[in-house]
Amino acid sequence: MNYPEYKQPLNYGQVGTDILAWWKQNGIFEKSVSTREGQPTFVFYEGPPSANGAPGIHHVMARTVKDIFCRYQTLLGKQVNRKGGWDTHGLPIELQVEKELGITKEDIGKKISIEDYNQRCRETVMRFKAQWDDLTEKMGYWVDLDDPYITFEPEYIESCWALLKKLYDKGLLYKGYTIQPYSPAAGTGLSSHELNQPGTYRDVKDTTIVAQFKVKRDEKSEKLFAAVKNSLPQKWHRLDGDGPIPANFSEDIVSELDESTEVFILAWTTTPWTLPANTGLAVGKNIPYVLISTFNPYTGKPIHVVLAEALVDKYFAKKNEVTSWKGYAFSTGKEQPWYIQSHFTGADLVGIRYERLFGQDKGFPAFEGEERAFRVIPGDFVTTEDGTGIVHISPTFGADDFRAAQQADIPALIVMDAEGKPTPIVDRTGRYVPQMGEFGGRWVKNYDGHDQSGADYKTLDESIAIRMKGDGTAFKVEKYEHTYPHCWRTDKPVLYYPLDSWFIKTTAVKDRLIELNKTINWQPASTGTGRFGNWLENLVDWNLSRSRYWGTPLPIWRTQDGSEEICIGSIEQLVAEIDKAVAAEVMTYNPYQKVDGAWVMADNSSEQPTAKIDLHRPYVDDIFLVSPSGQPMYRETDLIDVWFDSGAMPYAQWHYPLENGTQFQKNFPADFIAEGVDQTRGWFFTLHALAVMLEDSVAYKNVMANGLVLDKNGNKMSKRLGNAIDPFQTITQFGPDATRWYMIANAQPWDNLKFDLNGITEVQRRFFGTLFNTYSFYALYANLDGFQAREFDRVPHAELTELDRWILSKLQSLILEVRGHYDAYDPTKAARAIQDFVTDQLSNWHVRLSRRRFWKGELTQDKKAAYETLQECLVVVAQLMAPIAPFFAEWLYQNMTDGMRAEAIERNTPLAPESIHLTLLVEAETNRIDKALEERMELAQRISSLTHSLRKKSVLKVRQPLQRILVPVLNDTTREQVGKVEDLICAEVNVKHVEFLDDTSGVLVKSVKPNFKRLGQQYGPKLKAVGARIQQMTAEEISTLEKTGQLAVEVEGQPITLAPDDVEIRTDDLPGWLVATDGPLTVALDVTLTDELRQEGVARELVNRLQNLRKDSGLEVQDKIRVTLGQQPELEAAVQSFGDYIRTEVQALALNFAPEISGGSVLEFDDYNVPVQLEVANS
RNA sequence: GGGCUUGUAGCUCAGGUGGUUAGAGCGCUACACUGAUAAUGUAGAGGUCCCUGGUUCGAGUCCAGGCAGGCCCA
Repeated sequence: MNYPEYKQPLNYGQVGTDILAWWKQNGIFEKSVSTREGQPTFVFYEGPPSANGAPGIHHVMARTVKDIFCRYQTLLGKQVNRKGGWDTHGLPIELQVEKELGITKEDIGKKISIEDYNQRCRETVMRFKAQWDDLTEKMGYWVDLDDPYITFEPEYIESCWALLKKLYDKGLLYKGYTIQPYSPAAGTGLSSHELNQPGTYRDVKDTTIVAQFKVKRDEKSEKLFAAVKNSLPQKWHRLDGDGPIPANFSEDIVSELDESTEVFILAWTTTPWTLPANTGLAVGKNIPYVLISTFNPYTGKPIHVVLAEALVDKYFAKKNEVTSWKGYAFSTGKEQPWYIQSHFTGADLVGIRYERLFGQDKGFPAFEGEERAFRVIPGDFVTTEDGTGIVHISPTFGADDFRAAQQADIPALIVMDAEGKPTPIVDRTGRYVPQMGEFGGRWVKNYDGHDQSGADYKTLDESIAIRMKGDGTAFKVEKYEHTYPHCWRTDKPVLYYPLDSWFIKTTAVKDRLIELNKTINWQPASTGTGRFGNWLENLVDWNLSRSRYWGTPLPIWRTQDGSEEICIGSIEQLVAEIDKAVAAEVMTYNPYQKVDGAWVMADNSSEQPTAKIDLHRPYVDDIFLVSPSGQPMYRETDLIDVWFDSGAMPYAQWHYPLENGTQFQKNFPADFIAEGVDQTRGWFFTLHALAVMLEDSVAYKNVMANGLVLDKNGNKMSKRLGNAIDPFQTITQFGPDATRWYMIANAQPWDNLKFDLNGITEVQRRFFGTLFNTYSFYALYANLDGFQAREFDRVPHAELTELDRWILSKLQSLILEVRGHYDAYDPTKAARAIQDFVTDQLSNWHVRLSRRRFWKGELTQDKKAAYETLQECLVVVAQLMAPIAPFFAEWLYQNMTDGMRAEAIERNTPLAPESIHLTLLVEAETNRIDKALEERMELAQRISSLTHSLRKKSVLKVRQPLQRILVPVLNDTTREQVGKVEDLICAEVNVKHVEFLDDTSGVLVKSVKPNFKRLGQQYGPKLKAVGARIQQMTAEEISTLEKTGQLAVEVEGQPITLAPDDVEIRTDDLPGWLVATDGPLTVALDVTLTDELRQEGVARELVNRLQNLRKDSGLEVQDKIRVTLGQQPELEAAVQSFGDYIRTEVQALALNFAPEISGGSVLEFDDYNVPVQLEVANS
């Protein structure tokens, strides 16, 4: 037996297991790399997963995508190294450890030492590695698990240090500050995780102020002033006439309005204590604003204020709106008349300058940045939900504020403390600095627990409000209840406060980042231009600092005053610096030593140290260095962002730049990476940023950002909801191939996938089932014939039948198409194309129509050609599908080609490799593509389909032969095309002839359909009338148009001339015939039955029933039989005429009638009940 | 709140540059076909192409504004 045969159904899970074992045993993955030695490389980077949790089904998705393109490139002959990796640092691991130990960050250093804590993290982080490795293998993801990079290893950390030093030397690493949640009472920053603890957000009642910022009159702001001034004559002068003159409304006011108009911008804050730190105002560029004239409620002074139009109602009662001031008395108070002067958008306001609210003149500190500050800037966070639609910006006390200010080059209000160091106006304990004039030294909030019960007690916010009312800079002061975060430890309100951080100055290379990003092929493209591109456009410096324990330490040591510092770039350098420190007696001994060429941990004893060097905390914290001036230097206690770890993998995975320079050069940049779209601002960014800064290059040329895997209802999968899919169980049950195929074929990888196990079942049945059946069919008959395909003994292409040349033409087209899709990183379209080919073209047309060729007789050239054609299709399909379904493709390849291997190896042909994954992907032979042939086969398919439809209408079973079908043809080409596939059509629909009807027959009824596309361009608005006219065309008119090539008609009184292209002419009726149409194609069926046709029908029924009987009796395909039938005249007549046919079909040596049949079955069909006896007649 | 993305049959998805009657598979119903077939064929039922407005002779498609889901960031 040349080709293995299988019981059905095939166990796909077992195929996966078997092939996996075979791969391992024969080192196929290693060979897929080593046999490509010296070939061009395809560089792939593995985005390191974290093994502190069990892998989920979405990991199968992401890794399938990665695997597909690596395997594909291998098939193209490239060498694809895939070094695995593990991401091991970071907050999730710390949190998990804390949860398990039942401790909080507070307890670190108290209940547990940093050393023990980090040891625990180290153990935890790889806890699920075995499960990950298992899944990796079982799903068929080929990646090198034996030599992965691990981010906590000292070599890896050392590489990160070396890179940081490079950035430091380029001046791209600096210490600055960022606004973070801060608890003054606890004296510590809070992580977003701590802020998300339940109970931190509480309702509090605060004093809020709508402040007035006085606009400076200059070119920018002139439009505001102009708006006031221009309207004066109409609106603001006193109207003569009736009524007494209001007491406050005097000529003075008119003149004041005219001469010294004051325009204010209104901004609301719930934290009045930040107002003295205000340096900017933010507006929404597209938000509409208005300028309103009114009076200050506390001073009664006439003012003009700017606020968002949508919020006017909030501050100005409709009943107080006026069109003139006649009859009003003006005084202080809430009910002030008002009037809208004019309208602006935020964009009009940007750039306007205003006066500092608490200036030096009022006893507040001088401010150097005055020139650049106090401007209106755009802010994307501005809304008209509350406040005034204008946001007060204090860059030292708000994250949005800080960011917007930085982008608009607005400085923060900074003063100098007692030591001459810059500080915000609030110190770290939560009090105003002494320089703050009358408020100096006051608590921003009650952080020290002082007594607030006195009747005269005023909070700082209240004091500020009082001062502003007096200054005429408060527009509205009120208590307001809102939610505000509190420190979970001290219960005191959190401050958003500038805290020291180390930054990488990514903004310095922003343009280059953007420029190089444009050279990256993003899949989907929108992620690159949109999500990633916009992120780059709004780039801020990369905050590297993390106040944590388990991570890569920042390798910077500083003197106490920060005047001297050093950035360490290697262990070697660190050890040398420690030696200096020991010499200077800053340290007592050097804890890092080199023994036998390896770095180890040493203590101060005489014992030989053995433990591998550890660069984590707490060890590095205990290292003190000495500055050139002899001062001790202390390590900056921060760790670095874990995203730096993963972004550094192109370098650190090789321990570059400390060694392996050529290795690195060979593998940089990556040709391809893929991760979930959630990595856009994570790994995708850090890779890109580091590559641009360090190498002035992209880090990857092609990148796919895949979407999420949701449950079948579109909900996120989670263990808590119980809707998570177990990847192991899925793979065991359905096999890795169907799982992978489903994920790729069902939706584009970058769309979210609604994961439904029923979908895998369908893929299994429809695609793998059909492919398996096609193989089984081939194996069954090839084995019966003892046929073994050979590479050098094939029926020449020119001698193949239409059907064979057709499927081979389709196959070449498929190769082109699938390669194109893989090349374009579009695996979904590749999978769908393969699937359509296998089910629709190969199985359901070529094999179905070819079956008779396999059944009959000897191994003729036609039969051989049939085998060879099918064999070629199956092998090529196996190759094309191999990247997506690697196990099944291997199975199919080996079954199809193992018998050819010896000769292939001997002659070194493409089939020589033992595994499909070591082969080279076939190139399409375009000279075998015959488009005309593909077209006429489609005609055959459509005509057959129409004929089936007609049979159905006439209730004529396919087994009943019919004389002919008629096909009207309007041109010679169609006639010729259909003529060539006539035999196929006849066989498929069981008719004797296809006859053509041409125009001259005169029986065709034609109809005409307007070609709207063409007519629309030509006639535009008149199209409807023209279309209607065309649909009314008579047979004569159609004929005229066809014969003369034009037709003059009249539409709405206008003469127009129609050309043949303006319409689509087709035949859709044949009077007296049963017809069916499909677009321009029409088929008529001759339903006349002759005696002979009837007899043949009976004969075919008989064959069918006998075949069924054979099958039911469990006979093998090759068994011969003897048949005896009960006597019936009509049957005998049929057997008389078609005896040979019947005998051949059912492989009967004898077919006789007998009056009495005993012990047999009864064949039932049509009106017959035929007793039958069937015996095996084997020798 | 911002950026990106998705919305077409019960379900999963196709529908270059606008063209009038919107498709496929699955599922459902009926009938057929079958010595490879958990396959296949034919027919039927099933649609507010998320909504509103606009551009146009004509919009699932283009524009604007919404709604809903998702991701990331605040």
